Amino acid sequence: MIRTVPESRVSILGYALMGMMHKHPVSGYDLRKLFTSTPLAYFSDSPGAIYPALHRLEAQGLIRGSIEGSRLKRRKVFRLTTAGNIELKRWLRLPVRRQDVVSRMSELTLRFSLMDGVVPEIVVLRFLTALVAELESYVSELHSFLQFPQTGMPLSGRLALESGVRGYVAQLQWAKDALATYKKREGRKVKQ
Amino acid sequence: MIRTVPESRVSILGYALMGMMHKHPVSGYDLRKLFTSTPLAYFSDSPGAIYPALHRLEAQGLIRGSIEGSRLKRRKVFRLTTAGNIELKRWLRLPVRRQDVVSRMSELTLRFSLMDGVVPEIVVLRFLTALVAELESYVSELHSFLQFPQTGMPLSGRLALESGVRGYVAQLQWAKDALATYKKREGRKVKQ
DNA sequence: AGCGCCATGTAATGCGTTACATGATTAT
DNA sequence: ATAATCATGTAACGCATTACATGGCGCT
Repeated sequence: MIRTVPESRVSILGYALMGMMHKHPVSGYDLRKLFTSTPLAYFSDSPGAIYPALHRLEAQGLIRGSIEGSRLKRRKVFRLTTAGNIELKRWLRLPVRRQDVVSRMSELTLRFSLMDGVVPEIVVLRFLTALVAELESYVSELHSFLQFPQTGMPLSGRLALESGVRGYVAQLQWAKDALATYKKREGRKVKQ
Repeated sequence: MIRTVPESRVSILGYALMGMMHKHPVSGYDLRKLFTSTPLAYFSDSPGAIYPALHRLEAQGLIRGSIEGSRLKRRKVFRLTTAGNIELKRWLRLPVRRQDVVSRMSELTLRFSLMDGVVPEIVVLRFLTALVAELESYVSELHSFLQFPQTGMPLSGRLALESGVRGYVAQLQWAKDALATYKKREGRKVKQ
């Protein structure tokens, strides 16, 4: 009956919130609006998700909220603490593993989207390079899986599988292009 | 303090399990293996997810389990009840709405993958046609969102957004091809 | 005699969803 | 004046995750 210590993890939503307050302090309402207005809205904009998440992060000492505005019409803006800054960077620099590509691709995309200006460009380049490698290997595995005659598999099932493969192929092509874009930017910087 | 009646919903995992036992009765272990071995494994293969889900479905009267095997080394196989069959078909025939495309695309793919042999082909064709229409409209909205200069948006954020758009473009192309495949099959059937 | 697989479960925990509530401010 | 928006919250609920546990079977 020995149970491991919870060690207070941060949820994906938590990291998303932390990433969004890295440059400027933001309120819960600001964050909700960002989730509704941008199409990257993979997160819910419901207050029942965001406010508790902010309170959890504050209780963990990763962010700190301060009330702004004239006592009524209060607005609580949050900013990262030093510990929060360290934790955000640690998460952004985590290696890209095969299993992340297979079942947590959206988390990888989120991590990438928050990197700019938070970690040095070399880290972004390393991330994209590893992502391309893992995606290439996984796509080739999926292709060989599709190769087999798939006896007994219904047409719609086979097609759905193909849909997944195409999604990964698109991600791979995107990652290659993104890598090229970043390398071009690096080049420009060196010249300056 | 009036709270709406829970009306006992079925989770996505529940529908996936029901879809997988439509043709043949299966055990919980069979289902776990399917999740580990096929790359459509968007679901967890953990027993803590599957067995409780099966028990919930049974409690709702949608599936029925019967013990097979010589009293030890028991194996409990589940099959759909009449109510379960109706509920599965009802779910499969649900309309394709814009908001499903935006934030529940994986559920749509799951529904499609389970359709073959469960609902008539005309329903599959209608599903794909609606999916193509919704995806086309959403992709064009995303493109116009990307058009704007996006002042202040960091490079990685912009690129991540593009990654999402590319994913949707790939899904759209896939849906068109799948539609063509199904129409071809229809054609062959008529000729026979 | 021990390892790995077959097969089914349970308990604690965390967190997202849905649905409520409250009060201020701005627009019509 | 009243509707919409700003702004922040809480409570019930369901379900996935993680980490346990149990026992049989087959191979070496």
